[in-house]
Amino acid sequence: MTENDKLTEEKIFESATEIFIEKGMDGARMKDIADHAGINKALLHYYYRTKDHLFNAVFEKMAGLMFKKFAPVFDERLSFEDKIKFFFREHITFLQQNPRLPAFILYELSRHPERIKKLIQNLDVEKLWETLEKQHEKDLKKYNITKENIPQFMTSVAAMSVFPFLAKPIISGVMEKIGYNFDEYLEQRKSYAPEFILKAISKTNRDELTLT
Amino acid sequence: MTENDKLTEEKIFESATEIFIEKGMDGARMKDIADHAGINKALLHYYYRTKDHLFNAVFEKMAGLMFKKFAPVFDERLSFEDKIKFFFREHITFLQQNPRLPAFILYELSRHPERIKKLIQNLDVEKLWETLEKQHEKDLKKYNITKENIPQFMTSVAAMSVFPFLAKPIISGVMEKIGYNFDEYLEQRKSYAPEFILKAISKTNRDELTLT
DNA sequence: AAATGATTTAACCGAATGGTCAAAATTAAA
DNA sequence: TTTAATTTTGACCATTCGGTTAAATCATTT
Repeated sequence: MTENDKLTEEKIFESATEIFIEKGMDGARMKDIADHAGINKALLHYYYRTKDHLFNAVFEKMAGLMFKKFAPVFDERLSFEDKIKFFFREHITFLQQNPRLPAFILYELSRHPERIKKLIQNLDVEKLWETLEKQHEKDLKKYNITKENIPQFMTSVAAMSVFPFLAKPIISGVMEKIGYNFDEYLEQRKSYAPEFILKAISKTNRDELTLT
Repeated sequence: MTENDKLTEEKIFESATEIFIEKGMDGARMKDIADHAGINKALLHYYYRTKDHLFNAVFEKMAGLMFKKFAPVFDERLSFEDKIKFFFREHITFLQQNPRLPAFILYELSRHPERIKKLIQNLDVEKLWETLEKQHEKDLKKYNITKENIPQFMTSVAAMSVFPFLAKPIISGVMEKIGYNFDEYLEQRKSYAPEFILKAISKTNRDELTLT
């Protein structure tokens, strides 16, 4: 199947995805999307009535894709520790292939927070917690992860994986100055992050044990 | 000094800051900024020639402000552990007062990565590292922070503090569903984050010590 | 108070933008 | 092969946007 065989609607959607992710809703131009898809501007409005419609289609698809990447963690039949390792390896690899996705999603959400509702309306947090608790009761106790501090824990995990992509220009800008390489940094992070997290939540009394 | 006494240039700059942070470069309208400042649109161009000039002024000021907040850590005469605690308390408090700043800065940087150069041109990373090494030689050894893994460490610290603000709509959206409060979450984080970090970098062998 | 320079405004401009529409081209149905 | 339906296009439209200009207002100096 060549580029020409693709259905027009697909071509439009893919072009829109690329342009929107690169320039954002406000920076994207319908003309650019049409040109990128190699079609007439009016065709965009034939398939997707307005810029808003087209944007929403792209945004919901991409946001769904990104959040779905968190899900397998709950399904995989792995030990708690391996799930953490599995998550960082898979998630960072996914983001390496879509490095601008997090900035796009989070920025558009911060501009229009209402959008979050549709994305999480089918998410039953209580149920998810119960499942996790059944599956890893011992680990949760071992690591002292309670219902009360799970938001702290979850956001720390997400932060460790997503932040490098959100701050990529800064990080690679600074690293360039000292001859480091951003891609190597990302590869390292796939193992650094899970070790970091697991150590951070271990019950070990830090003060007693760090006298070298 | 009332609102009317403020110099026009100040009023413009402050209004521009607010509008740009809220809507971004592409979403902001010169008309909105003028209205917000209570002046004629042409005055914007009288003081700042173009939208780009105005934006750059705002962006550089705000980016500088945000990055400066990382600096005191190096100066304060505190133990290594207290510096970490100090940092999170101060930085999160600062971001609580400017919650949209990180998304603004990081998004505009990801759209125009060239901008980073001007921001870090005067930053001597090598020197900074040497200073840190002299000041905390023992701690760096104790926590196994080397020149090689310092990017991993630094980005992890930054991530723990900044990410909650970048992902605020998601976090507070999810937390709302289970009756949690985002502001409480942030207060907690001021102490959760430094403990998390310090435990994560301690040399303790995790496997030996987590049998409860 | 006249003159000078700085500040502010209303009116205007050209380019770009999202969107429409009727006609043309293509495809599917009869 | 005709007819009907669908897809694609070029030309067009109203509005918005960043920016300009000349005149008006205000403050300062002489």
